[in-house]
Amino acid sequence: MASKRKKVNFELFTLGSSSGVAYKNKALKKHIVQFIDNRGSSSITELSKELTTSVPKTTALVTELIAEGLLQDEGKIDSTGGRRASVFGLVSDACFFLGVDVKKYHVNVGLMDFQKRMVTHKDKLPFKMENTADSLKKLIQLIKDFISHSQIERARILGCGINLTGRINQHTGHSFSFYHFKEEPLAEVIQQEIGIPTYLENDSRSMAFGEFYSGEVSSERNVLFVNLDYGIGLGIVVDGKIYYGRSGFSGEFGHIPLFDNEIICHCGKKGCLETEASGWALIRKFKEHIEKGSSSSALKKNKSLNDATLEDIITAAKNEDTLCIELLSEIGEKLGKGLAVLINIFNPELIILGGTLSETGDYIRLPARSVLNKFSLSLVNNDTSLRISRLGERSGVIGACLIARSKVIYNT
Amino acid sequence: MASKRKKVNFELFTLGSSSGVAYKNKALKKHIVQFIDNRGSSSITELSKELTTSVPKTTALVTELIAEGLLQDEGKIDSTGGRRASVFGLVSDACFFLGVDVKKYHVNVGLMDFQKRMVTHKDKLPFKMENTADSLKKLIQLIKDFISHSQIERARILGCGINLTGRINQHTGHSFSFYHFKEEPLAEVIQQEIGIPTYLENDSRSMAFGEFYSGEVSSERNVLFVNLDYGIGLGIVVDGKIYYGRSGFSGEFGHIPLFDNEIICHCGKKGCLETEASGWALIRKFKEHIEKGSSSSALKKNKSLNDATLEDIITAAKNEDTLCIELLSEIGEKLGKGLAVLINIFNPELIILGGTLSETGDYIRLPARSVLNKFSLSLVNNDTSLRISRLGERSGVIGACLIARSKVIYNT
DNA sequence: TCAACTTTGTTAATTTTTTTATTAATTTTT
DNA sequence: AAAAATTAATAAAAAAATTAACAAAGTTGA
Repeated sequence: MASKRKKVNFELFTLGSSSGVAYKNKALKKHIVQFIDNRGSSSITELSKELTTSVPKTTALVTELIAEGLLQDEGKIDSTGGRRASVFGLVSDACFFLGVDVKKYHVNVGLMDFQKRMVTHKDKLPFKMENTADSLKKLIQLIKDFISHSQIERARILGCGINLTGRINQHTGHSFSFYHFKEEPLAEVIQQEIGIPTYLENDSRSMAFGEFYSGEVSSERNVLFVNLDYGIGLGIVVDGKIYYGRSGFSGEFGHIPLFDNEIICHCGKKGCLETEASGWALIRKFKEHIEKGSSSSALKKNKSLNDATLEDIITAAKNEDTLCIELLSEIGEKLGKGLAVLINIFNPELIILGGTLSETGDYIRLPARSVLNKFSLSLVNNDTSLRISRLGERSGVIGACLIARSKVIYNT
Repeated sequence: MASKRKKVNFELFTLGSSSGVAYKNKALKKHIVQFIDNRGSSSITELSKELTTSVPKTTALVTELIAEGLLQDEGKIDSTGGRRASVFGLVSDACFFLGVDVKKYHVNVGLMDFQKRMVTHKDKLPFKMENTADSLKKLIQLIKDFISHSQIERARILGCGINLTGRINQHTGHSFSFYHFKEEPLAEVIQQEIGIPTYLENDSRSMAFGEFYSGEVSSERNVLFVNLDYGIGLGIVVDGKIYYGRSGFSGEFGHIPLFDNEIICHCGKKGCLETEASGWALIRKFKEHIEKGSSSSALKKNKSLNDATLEDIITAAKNEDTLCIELLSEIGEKLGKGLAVLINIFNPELIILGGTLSETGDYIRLPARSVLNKFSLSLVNNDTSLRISRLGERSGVIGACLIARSKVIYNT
């Protein structure tokens, strides 16, 4: 079906640093696409105001965009007190964006259309993330397979976003924690293989972006996303844009020195937030309690204590297992102290709790909120709402798609 | 002299939300001024590239800007391999910006010209900041006097920036901690009195902005400014812009819960960074040591221990007083732990230590750096340089001027 | 030293865009 | 229910901007 459609002209998205009338028109058309992306279908009059360009000129630009297959006439809106205006919107299947969310034990892949709608979605594809060339090869094959099964012609897929844990320099496309075998940026390597412009991103930042730009029109401009998994990540959105810092290593929230304990963190230091408030800490605490003689439904009969996973504990808590709920509450309290730090510094509109651990919802959120109020200035924390991720497991893929999409549409 | 100059046309800076050719030309001219402000004197060809507008059109715009008194021909630059180009720069005395830095026991006032140069500067004008209507009245009078003594006609002063401690909403112009007597924003009240558009700002943020935009061309885009005084403030510059947060209460760095002590902070909570690493903590520690029998040159013979000020201790340290140097080192170490938190979260290019306490230079900086390295990820802290403020006491006034200036020129 | 080449700036012709006027489609008012 | 008012879209006229051609000013190299 899609292959039968007429060709779409994407020159718009690759405007060089030329000049002249042709260049200006391209820039104006790009502006139109961006405006409609942000504000939804728009009339000629609205566009004309936004571009500060006359109505006849705007009409001409929109006509060209329709001919190029990017825009479509969506009929007339209700009158605002006079002749009804035609509105124009993005053609949903004009182009697509691929998102790949690489987790420790599986991969989620998805495809998003021009209108930000997910069209295909494969959850939990079996994959084991190991820092080997072979693992990378398998990942690339997996992406290729997804593309060919998607039935969408490759030329219409304008970008691919990939999430990895660890330290990523989004700008250069380097991954430092995983698959760092050559000098050449990993993004470049994958791009060569799949034939689609590829953008790497840290998983927490990508999830933050996904949560921020999806769903309802987000009036919030400053949002923090806390990724609660085995470790603790932080995605920072400032004024609607992802914050990277000097070399893209921002958001090492899990390793702020907040406690006076003697537990050695993965990073080699003591007292990190992660030693008390992460999934990793949860499992440690769980084991300690079981060894002291506590019982819990999270202990499966055919599994040894050492093999207990985060999922086991989360499932048990959802089934009202007392020990697990208590431990989650403890984790939430410790986390709350960390969130208080963030609130005092950022005065954000919203903090979203995401990642695997956030599936426990209020078991972790309520203790966190209560401790957070205790440790941050009330004038500041009054402004901040703390909520559980709405996208859940999907925030990663959605974020990856959205990052690729905004790279292409906005060049940011 | 200045009064003899021909009239300058400022319409540019007040472009309404109109449309049409006239409006577009205004916007283009504003863009020219902004570009020259950022990149220095420029040629027609450079401007033409930046605006993506033809050379004849650009020539016409520049000619108009010269006629309006904002731009001037600055002669020809060295050839780049052909005919030499004329360059155009900002007319330094076209307009001015006022900066007022209100401290606890004095006020600094200054005037900056169109080219970011300070033309008049009055340091440490006697003033006591008290939360009374009378104090506010005196402050306004002080500003009025400064203006009339400056010999600059009021119409050429396009903006006034005022720094206050405490919680400020820059956007609405409200001050919540001081002079909050009516519903009407304080900025509005002062503006009515002095007859110049007025912008309020939190002192730490203003100092951050001053430090960021003055001096050398700042290649750093993400900078943190730590204001070490009796309290601890934080100014955050993200991508060259001040970060405010939801309601302008960002940067409450002094009140992050970092220590497990029993000291009650001004904010009512325990364990705040400010209880261990501020000027206020320094004085407390100093008193404790003296009471235990230590001696120090900071103790003036005609002053009781209770009247010891931050300045006394700083001066003593500069004169190599052992106790004071030791205490500063202790303060520096505690501060370092706080800075480690910031570095892990922000991965900034630069952290600047400013405010009164920073006058002690390496006595506080070196211990801070050493502890900071211990508590933050080395991959991240390698990127960050920690330096003492170069502007010192003046960063406040310069920041206030620059904020007023960028409000007018950039409407930000 | 002078021709060939570069870059800047100006003028005139051409193209593009905006304005203004007019027609069309709805709602509001009388 | 018809006229007046309001908003949208189109066509023709007027204005503005770009392009292209050329002159001016400087560099480079034989």
